[in-house]
Amino acid sequence: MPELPEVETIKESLKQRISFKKIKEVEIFCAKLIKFPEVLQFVKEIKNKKIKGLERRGKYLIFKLTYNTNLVVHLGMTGQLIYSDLPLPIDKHTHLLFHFEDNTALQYRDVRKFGCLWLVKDGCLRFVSGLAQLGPEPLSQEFTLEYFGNILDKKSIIKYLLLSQSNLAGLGNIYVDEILFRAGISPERVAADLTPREREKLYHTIRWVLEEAVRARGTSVVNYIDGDGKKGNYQDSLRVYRRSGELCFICSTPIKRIVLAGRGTYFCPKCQPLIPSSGRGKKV
DNA sequence: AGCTGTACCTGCAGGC
DNA sequence: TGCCTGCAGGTACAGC
Repeated sequence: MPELPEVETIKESLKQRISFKKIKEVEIFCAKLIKFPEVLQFVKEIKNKKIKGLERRGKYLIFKLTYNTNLVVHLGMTGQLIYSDLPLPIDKHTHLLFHFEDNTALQYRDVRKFGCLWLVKDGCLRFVSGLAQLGPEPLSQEFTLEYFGNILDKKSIIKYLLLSQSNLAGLGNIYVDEILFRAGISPERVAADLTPREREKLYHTIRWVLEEAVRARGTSVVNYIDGDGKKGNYQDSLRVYRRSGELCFICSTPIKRIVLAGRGTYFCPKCQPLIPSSGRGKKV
C-alpha cells in the first residue's frame, strides 16, 4: 500500500492522537509479523512504555518510546494502522492491538501480511532490515541535484534505480510511474544516458510530485487509509498508473503496461519516448 | 553490479 | 455458481 506520501500522512494523523499515551499491553494474533525480538519478549518490553513521538524514514514508521526504545513498523503492501476508542471493529485481518492506558487503542491490520514490526533500542536501529541502507529523503535538503547526478551515473534502468531504496528513500511503484510520466522519460531508459536537461527535470519532478501527493494526503487505489481511517485524494491526479489501454491525457495515445523490475509499469509511449526527448526540436 | 525470477500472503476482477 | 488466471502500493534472496 504505502509509499512516502502515504506513510507521511499516517504519521501526521497518528501523531496528534497517540503522542504521550502509555501502552498498557499489546495483543498479537499473527506472530510472524514481529521480526525482533521474540514475540514474548516483544510483548513484555513494550508494556508500560510511553510514546514520546513519531517519525518517518522512507516507508518506515518509527514510534519513539520511553527508555530509549523504538517501535519500527513497515506496512508492506497492505498494512494499516488505525487509531480509535474502544470497542474497535476487529476482523480476521487485525493482527495486533495496542491498548493504551486511557482505554483507546491502535490496531494493525494487514490483508497480505507483508508488513514487519521491530522493537529495538536506540543504538540498534541498524538491525532493522533495510533501514540502515536507505538513501536520502527526497524532500530533504540532503537530496541535492548533485547527489542525484551521482546516482544517475549508473548503467541501470531508470525505473529500477528510482525504486531502489538505497538510492532514494520512499519511492514506490505508483509514484515512480507518475514521476517518469510527468518528466517525459521512458521507464526503460538507461539512467546514465539521461541528458543534463532530463536529469534536472526529473529531479524537480520527484520533489514536486511527492509534495503534491503529501498535500493530497496520499493515494487510495485499493485499501490505503490514514490513522483516522480516511482515504487520500491523489488517486484523482494519477495520469498513467493502472490506466493501461486508456488514453493519455496529453496526447491521447493509449497508455501501455509492461513489466519492469518485476513490477507492472505504466507509461505513455509517445510522451515518454525511448530516445532522449529534445524538448525544443533538438534531435539527439 | 545490475537485474530477473521467485517467495511471502490474500483478495478481487474477469473469462469461461 | 465455481474454477482458473492474472494482478496488486512491499522487500529479500538466490542465481545468472
